[in-house]
Amino acid sequence: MGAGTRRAGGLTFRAAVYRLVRRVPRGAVVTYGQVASMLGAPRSARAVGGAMRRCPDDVPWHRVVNAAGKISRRRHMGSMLTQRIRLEQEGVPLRRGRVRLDRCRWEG
DNA sequence: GACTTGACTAGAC
DNA sequence: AGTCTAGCCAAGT
Repeated sequence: MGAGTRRAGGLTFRAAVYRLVRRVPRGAVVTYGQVASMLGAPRSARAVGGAMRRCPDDVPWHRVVNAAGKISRRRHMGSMLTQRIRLEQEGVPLRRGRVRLDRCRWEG
């Protein structure tokens, strides 16, 4: 399937996304578009979301939010709640359901 | 290999 | 502040 899609690095885009997100430290967050840009594909933010949709358990997916600092909508509402709880447990301040990207963004 | 899907985003009202 | 739209592109069928 499309899983065979490869890039120069020899990794699927998804694998590259997981590898990068695993480096995001506790208490920090990144945006989908930011991850895409850091991987050299600034217009693949949506693909990053697609990768996060099915990710290994060792990937801190809760540290990825959208460009507005909000938790993106998805099929299973439960994971949205889990994401908010995990972020709060890590000390990420949420103001009116939003993360302050100017304070918590991980620049890599 | 074509068609669809979506945890996106920037811009326009 | 919010809502809508078009463009985006990897992954899934």
